[in-house]
Amino acid sequence: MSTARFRFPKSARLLRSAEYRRIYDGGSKFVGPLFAAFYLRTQSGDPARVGYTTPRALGTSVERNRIKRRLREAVRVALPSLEPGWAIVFNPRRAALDAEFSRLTSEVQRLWGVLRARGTES
RNA sequence: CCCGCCGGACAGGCAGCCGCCCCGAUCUUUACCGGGGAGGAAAGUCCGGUCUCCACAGGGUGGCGUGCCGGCUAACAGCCGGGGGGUUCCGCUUAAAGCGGGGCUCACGGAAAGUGCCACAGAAAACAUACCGCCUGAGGCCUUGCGCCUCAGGUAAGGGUGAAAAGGUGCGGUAAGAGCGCACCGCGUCUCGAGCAAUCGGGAUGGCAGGGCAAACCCCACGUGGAGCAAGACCAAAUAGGGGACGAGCGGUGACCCGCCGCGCCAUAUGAGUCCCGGGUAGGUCGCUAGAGCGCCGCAGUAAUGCGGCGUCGAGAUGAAUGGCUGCCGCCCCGGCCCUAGCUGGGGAACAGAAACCGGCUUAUCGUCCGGCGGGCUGA
RNA sequence: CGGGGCGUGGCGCAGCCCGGUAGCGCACCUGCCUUGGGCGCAGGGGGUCGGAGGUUCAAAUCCUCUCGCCCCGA
Repeated sequence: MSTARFRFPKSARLLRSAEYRRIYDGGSKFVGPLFAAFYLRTQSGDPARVGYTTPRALGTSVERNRIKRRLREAVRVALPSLEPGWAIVFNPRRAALDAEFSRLTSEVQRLWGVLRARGTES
């Protein structure tokens, strides 16, 4: 397995407030115990793009950063098995702060499964 | 050795794999290599500055801030040193006071510039006051006494109220009293000495002016323009406006009618299209990290701090990097193996994340170590 | 980065400016009324005034620090 498949450059991230707005308005919602996720099918040629939002209600800046970094690492490892063309925004819950890392990755895989099912029916 | 208070330092270390942000080299297509990557509080945003833009002749007033004295500093509400007050401890001494030393602590200018407030209680709460008392005199009453009642006056010793009642203690004095007189203490004024000063010490003198609150209004002295890196500078789409230039199609009409083609004419309304100019949004670039910098040494100073020399470069993001998973060693706690040493099993490691940059303050913080002060126990 | 507001019985609020008694409504408890309940009437209990320190004789109130929540502007 090539190391390049595990990278997580800026081209794979959402960097504009307008992009978040579009996904919230036109996307669908996935709900899990550790996070909620909004996803939207974009141009199928584009690479998959991911964003995270950690509002103040989640805790202090240290806790918010920790939640985002753990979730980002879980997504990074799972990124090669995600089909291109999806844009996803994660809304983590406070439970993601000290949940087992393996639970985070399995939750991400569960979301990937939902996306694969939606991709084949459309 | 243990406990408490105060001050200071540190904030586990070394590797492996996979990632993220910035810089540089190779390459210029993927990629790959090297270097760097959170804190003592980065926090709260309570102060002060650097920097940027706006405003601005000078002065005054107002507002706001500061407030014992001296020093440090770019500046400060910070720091250092000193003075004074409060509180506590130790030693000496005493009738009580007092003297000396140490710790902690204080928003510590002015109450004889003016205004205001001081509940309840109390006679009276601020140009003081006579309620109960005490004393003197006059009158009256009888149960004749160190008596009682009334009136006139003297009095701040005593009682009582209060947070606070016009110096305190003692002696003298007096009808009873009173700084009325005296001694000591306190206070005011004058003066001498020490100190840059706050202030301290001594002497003379006045029988004593005067309640508290200015974190009530206020007065005095000093300081103070406003906003903030989303400051500010530059580049600049798409769309819709603004200014200007070029510009001619469509349309209408006419030669018998209709269709098509061509041509002529008409007038200015609509005004396509192209180009230029200007403002400016999205977006981008700069500001943006070498600075009152950090480390060591020397000198000056009680210290804060300053000066000099040498060395060194240690984040710069913008949906916002500094992470994930492991191993070994070290630290702390609990348990086991014969006590110690040692071995071994399990658990724990805080508060917290840069956003232009510095100097402070305040708050949060598992523990370990160092220094100072105080207390307790034990041993020599 | 800058500015503003609010924490007072279980709930919603006065009192704070100008310091001395913490009050109002709903809710709660007891009694009366009623066959019983509700309504009504009478009486009653309950508050570290977000926390700490200070000023003062005295602090919910004044001052300083601090915690939490909410709302604006660029």
